[in-house]
This record gives sequence, C-alpha cells and structure tokens, in this order.
Amino acid sequence: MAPANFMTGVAELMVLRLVKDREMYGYEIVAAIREETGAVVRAGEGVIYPVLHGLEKDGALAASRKTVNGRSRIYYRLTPKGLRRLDGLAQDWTALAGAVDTVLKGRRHAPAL
Amino acid sequence: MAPANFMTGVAELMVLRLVKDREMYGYEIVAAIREETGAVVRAGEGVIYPVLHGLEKDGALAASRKTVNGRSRIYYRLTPKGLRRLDGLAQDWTALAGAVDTVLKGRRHAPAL
DNA sequence: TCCCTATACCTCGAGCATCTAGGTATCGTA
DNA sequence: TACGATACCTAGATGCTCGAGGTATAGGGA
Repeated sequence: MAPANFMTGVAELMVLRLVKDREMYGYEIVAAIREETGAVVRAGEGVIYPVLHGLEKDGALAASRKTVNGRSRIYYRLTPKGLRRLDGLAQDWTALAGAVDTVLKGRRHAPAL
Repeated sequence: MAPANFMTGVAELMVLRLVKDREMYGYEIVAAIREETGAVVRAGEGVIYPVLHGLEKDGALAASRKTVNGRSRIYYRLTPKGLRRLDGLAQDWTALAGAVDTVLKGRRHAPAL
C-alpha cells in the first residue's frame, strides 16, 4: 500500500500563503515550498502550475509577465478574492488539524476550546 | 471553486487510530468520527467501508462477525502490521501539519534574489 | 398489522486533485 | 557546443473522496 498523501488542498493553501507576502513566479514557488517545508511537502511543477492557472482563472491570483536577467517569468500576486480564499482555507486547515489531533491523542472528553 | 477537502488519507488515519483502543464496527466508527471531531470531519459510510475493506485486505485490520442485540456487526481490530501503518501515518501527518504551520506563520523569510 | 426510524452492512459512478513523465525554450559556463 | 539550471507547460493515469443509491433487521407507535 502506497503512503497516503494528505496533500489534497495543501498545495493551493501554500501557494496562496506564499504570494500573500510578495509577488512570486511558479518556479520560485516550487522551490520555496520544497525549502520551507524541509522537503516534507514535495509539490512539483506538475502540481503547482495547474494550481496557479486555476487560481488565476478563478480571480484569486493576478498574473503579470516580466523579464528578469533575460528570463521570462510570470509573477502572481494575491487579489482580494484570493485573500478571502486564503483566509477560508487557513481556517479549514486549522479546524481539521485540531480535529485530527484530538483523535490522535485520544482525548474523548476534552472540550475543544 | 469548491472548498478544498484536505481529507485525503485522514479517514484511514482516523480509522486506524480508533480501532487501536478497542474493537469497533463500521457504523460505530462513522459515528465516532463525526462526534469526536465535532462534525469537522464528515467521513460517511461511503468513505469508511471501502477504507475498512482495503485495510483488512492489506492485513492492517482483522475482522470478526458478531451478533449483538440481534444485530450482525463486523468488528475490526488492529494487527501488528496495522499498528506499524498507524505509526507511520501519524508521523507523516505530524510532519505535514508542522510544515503547513511553518508556511502559514511565515517564519524564515529569505530576502528576494 | 403496517409503517417509520434507527441500525448495519454494502457498492457504484462521478468528480477532482495529485503525480509521473514527458515536452519546449533560454541563459550562463566550461 | 554541450550541458545544467532556469522557467514555462500539458497529458494521462491513478487514487481517494463523496453522494446516492441498495439490502436487511429490530423496535416502537398508530
């Protein structure tokens, strides 16, 4: 049996969070996720590019092409809609993480705040 | 765009964790997940039964049919193999949760190139 | 008795996100 | 000029979830 992923939705959440701080381009995002998570999350280009396109199509990201050092890059920045989406996903994630933690630790009677 | 799931693999992890404490049957597990997570995780029967069958086929769970109060139930218990799988998944989950948290909180922010 | 709900099992098909594995092109360096 | 790094992209297969159904029994109420 293959190792379960747990990855669903995480890629999108991370993309939104990363571009919140500053404009970033796809290749850079892939590297940032690999480095900042200590390679725990390995979301390759095959994952990130479709996510970026989907988010842009949905109006959560805005893209602008720029040439830097002779290299053509597509920078993405967060739109207000994207910010709302990020907030929602972050909340969902926090709730899930708390729920999983509760079950993992087996506290049956502790009120969850 | 629909709300992202984040659910992949979580159902399996929770099933393994729940039956670690005591034998449980499918219908009971569905209710337990709903209640213990405050309905944050809504893994219905359509999710849990296939997971149970898969884990049993894989040797992670052992099943035994019992009749209680005139009702036929299939109880599952954790095997040594299932325990190893639980430990592995729990570790994976913890690592992922930590990684996501790191990115969400935006620590370690390197200067732009 | 009949019917409805709760219990308890199960499966199918649609949908969607991931993952692998490719492809293209440019730049700097050896 | 050959190569690796940069930077973009897509197609197909896989795998998991999810909803909607189906079967059957027990118990209670009208």
